[in-house]
Amino acid sequence: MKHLPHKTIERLSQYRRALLICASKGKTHIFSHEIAKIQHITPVQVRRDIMLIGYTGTLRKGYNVQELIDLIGDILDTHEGLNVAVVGIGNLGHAMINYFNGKRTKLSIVAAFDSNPDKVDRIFSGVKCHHIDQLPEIVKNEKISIGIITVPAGSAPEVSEKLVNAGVKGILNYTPKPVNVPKHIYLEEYDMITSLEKVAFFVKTHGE
Amino acid sequence: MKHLPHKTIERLSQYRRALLICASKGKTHIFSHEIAKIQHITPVQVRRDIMLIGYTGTLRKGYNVQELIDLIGDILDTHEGLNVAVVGIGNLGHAMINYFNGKRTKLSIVAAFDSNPDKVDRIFSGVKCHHIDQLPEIVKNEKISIGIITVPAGSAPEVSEKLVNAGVKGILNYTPKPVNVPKHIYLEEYDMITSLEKVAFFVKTHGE
DNA sequence: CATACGTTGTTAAATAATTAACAAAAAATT
DNA sequence: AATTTTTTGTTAATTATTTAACAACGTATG
Ligand SMILES: NC(=O)c1ccc[n+]([C@@H]2O[C@H](COP(=O)([O-])OP(=O)(O)OC[C@H]3O[C@@H](n4cnc5c(N)ncnc54)[C@H](O)[C@@H]3O)[C@@H](O)[C@H]2O)c1
Ligand SMILES: NC(=O)c1ccc[n+]([C@@H]2O[C@H](COP(=O)([O-])OP(=O)(O)OC[C@H]3O[C@@H](n4cnc5c(N)ncnc54)[C@H](O)[C@@H]3O)[C@@H](O)[C@H]2O)c1
Repeated sequence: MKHLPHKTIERLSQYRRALLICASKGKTHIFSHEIAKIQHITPVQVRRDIMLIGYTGTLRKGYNVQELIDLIGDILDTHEGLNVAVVGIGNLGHAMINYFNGKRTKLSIVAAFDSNPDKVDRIFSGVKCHHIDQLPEIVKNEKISIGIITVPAGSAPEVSEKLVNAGVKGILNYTPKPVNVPKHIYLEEYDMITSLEKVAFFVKTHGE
Repeated sequence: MKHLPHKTIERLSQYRRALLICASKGKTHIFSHEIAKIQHITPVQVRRDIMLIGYTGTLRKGYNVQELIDLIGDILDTHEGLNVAVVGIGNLGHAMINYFNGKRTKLSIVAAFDSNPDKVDRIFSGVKCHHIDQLPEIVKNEKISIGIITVPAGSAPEVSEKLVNAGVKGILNYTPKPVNVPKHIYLEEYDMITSLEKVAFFVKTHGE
């Protein structure tokens, strides 16, 4: 298994999410068409993705749920796990921490940062918030390799730079301001307004 | 101009976001490579997208910022605008309303819904929260055509169904639970954990 | 005035992703 | 025991998206 398509990586994450629910319900095997139904995609695509990761199901019984979960874990997770920091504990940052907490064993939000003294030293859904000036030190000590940016858009570039300088390897930017990072840093950006405008466009054109 | 690629639609939304900032700074013209720089893409892609929407810049001066904003508006927006509702006013729902408020003239969040009596009848960042049972009536009266789902995952299918029955044409689901909608409804789903796991995967593999 | 430069617009090529097609095989059915 | 059914695994075809190539053409420069 060499180069998994980006889209396959995304879907593996989604498959696992669905599979974990199946497993918790006591389901031991699952067919490609069942996974496909849940994810609104075709069974072929599911089979192809699973082929790409080198797993083999049993004919007429489908895939073993737990084995597939474990194998996806081998691909997506690192053995020791990765640590994550959230910078900017406003509405969105707080929502993120609260949502993520305990959802994955191999990815943990271990620190939060904010510049507002009212936020500093408080605990948000189990995660301590530190002053932004302590970021370099804590990122290093806690071996944090991923940063999530949820500060106001104007502060995004400066926060991004701080994260990069502190040694983070990946950034997830939820600010509407695109940030620049050296190319050895993996950057993912998401803006809700783009999604909403996309929905609006298709709503508009579908009616035409 | 017939079928714009989905990816082009997304980028048009992003271009406009960047262009609006340029315009507010008094910049009247912009080159494809400047837009490209901001969005971390290639100038060719920018030119190609702009070609697809039928706009023409001036050689050596680039594109007229305001004209381009207006044209993107013609494509993405409807003349009368579209109304949006948010269902589930917890951390994320509240953050959404707060963020979106006033960002676009042609898309407005006009109503919020929740099942919790503590939330009902309160105003969140200028948007009134109604009881979920009033959804059908309000969606109809307010001509709401897009619904954003930010309830707990377990309630997503039921909320989705309610939105569809009420006549909504597009849904943006922020729940990790994929929902099923009839195919004439446009559905967009987003989960932060998938994004984070994708970043983690590339952080992991880059180091190998 | 001529030449070099920078930028657009567009077609063609390359790459990425999805979908179709179908052989293989195990289980179920006759 | 033979046949049908069902489902996987895989290759091939198709479609979507990005990237490259380059002509056209103003503008600037010598
Ligand atoms: N709320 C949403 O749904 C939503 C959606 C998409 C994007 N966004 C974006 O996410 C960002 C955060 O949104 P929000 O609603 O949580 O905003 P917010 O104002 O509630 O929170 C921002 C937080 O960042 C802190 N902060 C400011 N400057 C900082 C700095 N330099 N270093 C560290 N911390 C700093 C503030 O003290 C505050 O706590 C914004 O850029 C917004 O555009 C929000
Ligand atoms: N918080 C995040 O960053 C984040 C990120 C991605 C996804 N999500 C998802 O978004 C959803 C909301 O997250 P949250 O942190 O805001 O949760 P939350 O518990 O803070 O808010 C949920 C809200 O929905 C309301 N609600 C519950 N059932 C309802 C129903 N049937 N009809 C109407 N309202 C109902 C609740 O009263 C509550 O106000 C969850 O599914 C979560 O998994 C959250």
